[in-house]
Amino acid sequence: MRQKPEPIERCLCDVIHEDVVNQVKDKMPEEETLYDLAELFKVFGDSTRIKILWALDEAEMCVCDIAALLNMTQSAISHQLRVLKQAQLVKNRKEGKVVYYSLDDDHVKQIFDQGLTHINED
Amino acid sequence: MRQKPEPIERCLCDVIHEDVVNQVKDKMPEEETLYDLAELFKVFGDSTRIKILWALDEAEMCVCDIAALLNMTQSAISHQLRVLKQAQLVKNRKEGKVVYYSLDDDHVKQIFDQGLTHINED
DNA sequence: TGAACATATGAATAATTGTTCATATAATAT
DNA sequence: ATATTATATGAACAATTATTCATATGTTCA
Repeated sequence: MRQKPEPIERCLCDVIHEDVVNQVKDKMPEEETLYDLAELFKVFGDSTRIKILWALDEAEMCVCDIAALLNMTQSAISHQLRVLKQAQLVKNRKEGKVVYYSLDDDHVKQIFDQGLTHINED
Repeated sequence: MRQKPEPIERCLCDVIHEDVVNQVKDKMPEEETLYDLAELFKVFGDSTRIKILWALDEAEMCVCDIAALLNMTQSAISHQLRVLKQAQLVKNRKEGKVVYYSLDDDHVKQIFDQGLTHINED
């Protein structure tokens, strides 16, 4: 998070396990792919956004509806909808003054379900 | 994130859409469930941890192996492994001085895949 | 045109968080 | 015992972020 890759300490394991480490290194996806993946999950990593997504999976709603539902300010919701939009998880349509938001991704529910499966384990 | 639920502004939509909002409200899962879900995704929302999980999905590795693989300090990795352990995503076994970490969850790869599917869209 | 309403947005702030540094703990070998 | 190695951990710091507040934008209606 802080800064870019840095000098490094070595230990004996690195020699002993060199083969395994190199094999894994070869199999690792692109740095950028993993970064994007983390960025996506970061969007899911906030309970306000989770609630918004969950709500929008039930029904299309306008900004102030969501604010009322979650008992939060319009501004806070609007800021979060912006984040969700940038992540292409929600889309919107304008009807007069009112902007209706809905899910823009079929996998949202599936990602939730995988998460819930983990939580509900043991 | 900051503090607890707060007073709220109302708008006309709340009256017009009252039924929809109430229906959604009834269907929403427990507050705690959604919070836990967000906490779980928060763990996935860091590229260092994503890399660690990805690596461990390929092979069991010790702390300094992971540090070497990712070109990061042992301390940074150790801190992150702690987070992953608390989320019950990894487990470890001790062999002398060396601590080997491995995945403790079958769904990690599936959660990754759902995320990747989203990223690779459009 | 002006008032009212719905939404968006920029700046400020408080809280959270990832990494570093120093050091502690634990195991092994000499 | 002592030195060495592998890992864990607490404090500190910098960076990020969610919400609030004030205000701007855009739409409708009188």
